[in-house]
Amino acid sequence: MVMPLQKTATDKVVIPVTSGVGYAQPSLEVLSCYSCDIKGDCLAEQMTIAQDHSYQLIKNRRVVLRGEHIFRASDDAEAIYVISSGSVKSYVIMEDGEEQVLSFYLAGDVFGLDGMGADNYVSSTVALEATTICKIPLLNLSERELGRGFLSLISGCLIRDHNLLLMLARKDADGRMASFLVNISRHFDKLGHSSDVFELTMTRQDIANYLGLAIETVSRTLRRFQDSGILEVTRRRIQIYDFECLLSIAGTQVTR
Amino acid sequence: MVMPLQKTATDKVVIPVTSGVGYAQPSLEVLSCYSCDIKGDCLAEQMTIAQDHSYQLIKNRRVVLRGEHIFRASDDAEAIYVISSGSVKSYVIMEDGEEQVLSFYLAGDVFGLDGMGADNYVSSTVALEATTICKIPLLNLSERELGRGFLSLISGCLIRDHNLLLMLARKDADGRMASFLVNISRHFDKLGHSSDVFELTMTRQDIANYLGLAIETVSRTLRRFQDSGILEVTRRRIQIYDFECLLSIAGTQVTR
DNA sequence: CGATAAATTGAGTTTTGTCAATAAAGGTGG
DNA sequence: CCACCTTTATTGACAAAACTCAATTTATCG
Repeated sequence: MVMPLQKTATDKVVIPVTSGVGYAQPSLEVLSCYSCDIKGDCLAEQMTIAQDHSYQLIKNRRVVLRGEHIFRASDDAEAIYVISSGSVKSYVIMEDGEEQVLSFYLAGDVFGLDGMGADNYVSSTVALEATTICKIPLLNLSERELGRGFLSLISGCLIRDHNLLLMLARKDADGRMASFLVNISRHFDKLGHSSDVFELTMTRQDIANYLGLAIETVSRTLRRFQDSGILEVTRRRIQIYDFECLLSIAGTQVTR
Repeated sequence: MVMPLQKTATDKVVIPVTSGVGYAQPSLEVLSCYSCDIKGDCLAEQMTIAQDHSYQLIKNRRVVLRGEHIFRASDDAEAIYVISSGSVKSYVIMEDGEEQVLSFYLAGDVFGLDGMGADNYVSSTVALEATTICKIPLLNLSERELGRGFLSLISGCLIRDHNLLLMLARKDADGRMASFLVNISRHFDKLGHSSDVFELTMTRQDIANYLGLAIETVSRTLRRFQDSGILEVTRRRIQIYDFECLLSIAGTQVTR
């Protein structure tokens, strides 16, 4: 069950009662920067000072229990988080219902950046043990001159990388090749160019390296696609006949 | 050969003479936003407006030829770039001398973000064809209140993701498992905890999913490490005996 | 037009995944 | 506190996917 931070609590954060745990209930005093695992090198602290010249941050600390979510994909992206102690994992659920772990975060790590500049997160994060987190509201960031544009640019880069991770971790040669072609095709489409006929600018070696495959596998996979009538390949020139089929081979993508 | 932008050119950018190419030499007029592939949705434009309320950006346009580098790892990270037309690849060179492609960027894409907030880039980028790029100086960003801290946080996240990509694209089960353990161990070390004895907080299933392996392969790999005397594993408890060996199995990491 | 680089194709091997069975740990309720 | 059940982890046998090595063809560039 999600436990959202109280919107009204700008000065105080209500710490959820953690019934069934043998430890003493942590007080607000305990949840100050002094009890933090990250001594001296806390980015959250730096950012907060930079923004407000105050330590308002420490009022946004909170304990989450094992299995509890910090946020879920599609939640309003109102903050990024720093881990004070404990650990969390971030993941996405793909259309086949399967989960893909994107990262594990430990004390000192910052997470939730993929929601910056956008309305909601694309990944979910859940605590792997009793974990203390610091919330850094995004309002302070996005309302500055730097603007949402830059933040959404960055989160876009992160999402792009996450797509790549997803591809390399879960897809076979066919899926990787199809994803690669779909992405390029879509990109050209967005630019107003032809999305079914285009020239690749990179060598097979580069493609293979990028996709984590052997160069021979790239060749063979393209050949098989051609034999199936999905596309035609003449050296670097690609002519796509069945984009839908390519899409289904490619499988899930992380999108906003 | 690297062709750095003239440091003195704040108002004009000297476009390198591209000998040996049959095309007419592009003039500064041609290199305005009006000739750009990305109509209406240019992040560089947005950022420049947000920063200076002017279109100074268009003076930082430049053509790079196929095979020419925009920047190399360890170059001073003084800017990020937007592609106006053409394509580039970004890559890192690993300690074995092998290249790992991290990404291909097409018109409209932004690259070079892994250098933000730090002194130099960690990846290199090279043009795959004749390509026009817009340079966005980082001075404007890093000298604002938001500060270097935030920028280096972001580039750190990107580098982290690139390490993961590198792992999934090039490493076998042993390499992935070793990398995973090395990272966790180093993290604990940084926090002042024990780096050779620790408790994993995630399930084998999560580890397998994250590393793009089957859960059985994770089990077997840990067992083999134990049989080799590298470590001892008791359920989630890890005791590392030979960190150096683990490091050599893990192979290259992208670091700052 | 020759030399070099890029790409294709085939044969055999290795790695990793899948299926299935078993063991151990942790949590729940009597 | 113990027995039971569920979850998590280990281990073996076999199959499939992808890699390596090697040979050949096709482009590209000077």
